[in-house]
Amino acid sequence: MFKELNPLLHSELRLAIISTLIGLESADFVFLRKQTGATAGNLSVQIEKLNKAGYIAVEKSFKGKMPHTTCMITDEGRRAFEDYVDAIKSYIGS
Amino acid sequence: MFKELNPLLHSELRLAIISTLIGLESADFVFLRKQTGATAGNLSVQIEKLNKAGYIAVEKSFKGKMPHTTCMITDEGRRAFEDYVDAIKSYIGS
DNA sequence: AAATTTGGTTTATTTTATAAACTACTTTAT
DNA sequence: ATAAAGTAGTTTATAAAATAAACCAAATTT
Repeated sequence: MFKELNPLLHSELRLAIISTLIGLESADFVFLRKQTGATAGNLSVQIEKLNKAGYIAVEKSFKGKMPHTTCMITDEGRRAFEDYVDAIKSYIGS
Repeated sequence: MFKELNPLLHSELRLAIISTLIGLESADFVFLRKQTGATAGNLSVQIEKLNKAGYIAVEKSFKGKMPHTTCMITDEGRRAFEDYVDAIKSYIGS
């Protein structure tokens, strides 16, 4: 009847991150912050969770002397998102 | 860009409850338990939250001497659900 | 009549989300 | 040159949520 909602994706901010990344080659911390409207702390934590789960790849470098974090969705992340979309539809019936 | 997800509905169990009730005249505790697969305690708590928010109406009676809880979605609940569906679509793009 | 089941509620615990505080460095104004 | 403010984050503390476990009252089964 109702499909299970992957709790890692069933979070407003993490869903927004993945949803943003799915349409893009990659996105950096600042861009994600603007897109999602999240605070830096919250974004940092949620990026870390998605990274740990293998749903996104995170690359930390320096742009000049400033830190720079780039995120990219992985194939696993893409699959998980597709599954989530499928699951949530069992609730909203679309 | 991304619409806000009403936190009261952005909960697997509460969403399942509302989603069930939206298609029905009413449903009782036992039925909701079966549909959602939730534990009684969890269901009890989440029904109470939806009730408090005005999203569902709850009627407690006795069937013989056994307690019997009936739930019905309210107009407010219906509207909130529609808004939620609309909002979640901004993430899943359907 | 003891044990189990039914239909719940209440309370306690764990998990999660979020905010606040902090670090490290850079840029701007004085 | 130095203080103040801004950027790009991370870490830690707190609040809120979900969930499980314990419980209650009545009914049913053994």
